[in-house]
Amino acid sequence: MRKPEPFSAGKDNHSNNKLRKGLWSPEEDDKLMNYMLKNGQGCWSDVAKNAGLQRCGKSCRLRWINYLRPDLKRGAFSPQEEALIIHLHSLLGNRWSQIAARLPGRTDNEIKNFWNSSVKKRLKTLSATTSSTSTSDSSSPKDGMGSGLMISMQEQGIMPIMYMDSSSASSSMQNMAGLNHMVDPLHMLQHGLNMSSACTGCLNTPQYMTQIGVGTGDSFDGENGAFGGLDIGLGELFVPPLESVNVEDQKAKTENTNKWSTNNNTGLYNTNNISNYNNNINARAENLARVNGNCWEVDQELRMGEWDLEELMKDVPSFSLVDFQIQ
DNA sequence: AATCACTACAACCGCCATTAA
DNA sequence: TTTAATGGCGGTTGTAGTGAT
Repeated sequence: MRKPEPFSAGKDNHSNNKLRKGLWSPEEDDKLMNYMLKNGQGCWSDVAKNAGLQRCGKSCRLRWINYLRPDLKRGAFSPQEEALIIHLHSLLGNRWSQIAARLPGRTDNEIKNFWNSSVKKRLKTLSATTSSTSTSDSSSPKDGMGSGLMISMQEQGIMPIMYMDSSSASSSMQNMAGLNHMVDPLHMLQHGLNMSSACTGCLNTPQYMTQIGVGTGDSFDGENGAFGGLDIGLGELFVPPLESVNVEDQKAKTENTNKWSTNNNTGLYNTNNISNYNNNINARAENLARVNGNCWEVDQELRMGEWDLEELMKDVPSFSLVDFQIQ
C-alpha cells in the first residue's frame, strides 16, 4: 500500500497537472463510482478526466476493477473457492486473469495476493512435511497445511493437482507411498480429467505431447506452471470454457478449434486463428455491452448470473496427490 | 508501552498486444 | 506501414494492521 499523495494546500487540485498516486481517498472513490454508474466504462483516460480525478486512466481502471466494481465479492475465500483456485492454477499457472474469470466476484489481483500470501506458503509447508515424511501415507497430511487446506479439500472430495519445482520434482515425491503415476495437467485433460483410469502408456511424455500438437521438445515448466512453448492459447484450448460462453459461442469455438490446425513443422497452433476466435468472443461481449448500456452491468450479467460455484466444482477432479509446484 | 516480525492486500511498474490515426 | 495511445496482465513493492516478545 502506498500513502495517498497529499492534496497540495491552497491549490486547486484540478488545475494541478501532476497526477496523484497512492491510496485512493473516499472522495476519489465516490467520484469514480458515481461516474462509472452514470456513464459506464469507456476510455479510461477520459474517465479520469471527466470524473474530475487527478489520476491516470490506468489507475482508475485498476481501482474500479479491483475495488469499486459492484459485483465484487469481498471477504475471505471459501474452501470451495480455495480448492478451485488451486485446481485452476494447476491447469493455468499464473494466469490470474483467467483464473479470476472462472471465480465469480473475485479479481485477478485478489487471487494473486491470496495465492502468494496464503496458498503458496501452505503448499510449501506441505512440501516440507511430505518430503520429510515420505514414507508415510501421503493421503494423511499431518501438519498445519494438511489440517487446513488439505482437509477442506478432502471434505470436498478434492485433492489438488500440484507440481513441483524443477529442483525437487523428481525424487522425493516420486518416492511417496502410493505414488506410481506422475500426473500432468495436460495428461489429465486428455483423459477428461478422470485420473482414476490412469493410462500408463501416456507416461511417455514426448509421445503424448506430440499427440496434441506440441513439439516434442516442449516440457512442463514447474516453475511457472506452464508448458514451455505451449503458452499460446493454453487457456482457450485446454481449460473448460467460461460459464459465460453460451451455446453459440461454444459452437464458434468448436468451429475455430477445427481451424486451429497445427503447423506441421512446428507442432504449434496457429495463433492468428486463436486470436480471431478471441476477437469473436470479445466482439459478442461488446455487442451485448452496447445493448445493455453500462459495461459493468454486462460483465455482471455475463459472469455473475450464470455462475454456479457448485457447478464449477463438479469439474474439479478427485485424484491422487501427485506433483506440486512451489514458486 | 515499545519494538519487532510477519501478514494481507492495495497499488504501482513494466511489458506486451491491440487499436486508432 | 508506421507510430502513438490505450488497455490488460503478471510481477513486485510498500504500508497498515496485528500478534509476539
